[in-house]
Amino acid sequence: MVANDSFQPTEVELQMLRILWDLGPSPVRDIHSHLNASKGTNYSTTVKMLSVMLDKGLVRRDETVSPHIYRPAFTRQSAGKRLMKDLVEKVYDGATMSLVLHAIKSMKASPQELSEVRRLLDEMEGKK
Amino acid sequence: MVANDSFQPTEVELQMLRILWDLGPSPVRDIHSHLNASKGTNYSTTVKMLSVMLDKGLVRRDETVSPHIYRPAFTRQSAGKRLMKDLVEKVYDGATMSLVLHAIKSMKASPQELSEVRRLLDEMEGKK
DNA sequence: ATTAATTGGCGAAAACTTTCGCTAATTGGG
DNA sequence: CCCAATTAGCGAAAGTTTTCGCCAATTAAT
Repeated sequence: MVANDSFQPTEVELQMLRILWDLGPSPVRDIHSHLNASKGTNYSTTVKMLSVMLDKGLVRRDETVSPHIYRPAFTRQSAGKRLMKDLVEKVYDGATMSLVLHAIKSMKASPQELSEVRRLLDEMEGKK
Repeated sequence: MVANDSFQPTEVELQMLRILWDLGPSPVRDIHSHLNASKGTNYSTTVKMLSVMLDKGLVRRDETVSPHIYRPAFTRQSAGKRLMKDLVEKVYDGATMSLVLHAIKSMKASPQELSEVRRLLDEMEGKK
């Protein structure tokens, strides 16, 4: 049971995290080339963002090697889960189900995907 | 098929929208008393936020009556849908299904709710 | 070694969000 | 009508996020 002050990476921070999730642990240069490609920011900006994110605990840094290597402080999954929880909280007053229904409705799921959801439902009921 | 520049109400804006969704169309005073209750802001702040939100198109205002009446520019549902889409975009690279699975896993759904999801799945397959 | 190129970081500017003081306009009661 | 109370709004302060210029440190090349 951990304290849960809502987790809020900013826009760019999230963009950066996504790059890291896609690339895996990387030096600034690589991260920058992706960020720059998508929004033309300066190298210094990328370095700074990473240092801000390091302060906030959003990324980790390995300084024993050079160039330094950055990695996300958590997985895409756990970030998604926390962000979703916040969203549900803020929009639906905590009613996760509403959200799920909307998600399902708005996606164009393949039959396999649908059956995967179904499988999960069965599993949950089984456990009950 | 409408253009979709990612929709980003800020923290307080969302809080305000939530109040409006809960209350329905309301005058500033009512909105304020709720906002103030939850975070002790000044009346002026509420008025200002609403005018900023009006500029951004997040709320509508009926000026023919007095006090003016504010209403959200869209439903809780559609906001939820857009925010979710953004989230999925930013975190999962568009893979909605991942999100749904996480949502389902992380919620403590009642049997009724689960069967509602199941019903929806059937419906979707039926339509296919 | 000395120089050139790459990498790392500070501090402050620019941009945006959130706050409120103060004033103007509107309303309701006497 | 006039006054008090409520409502609306402007403009600027305070707080955050995002940006970058400039310099220091590290690495690589001659």
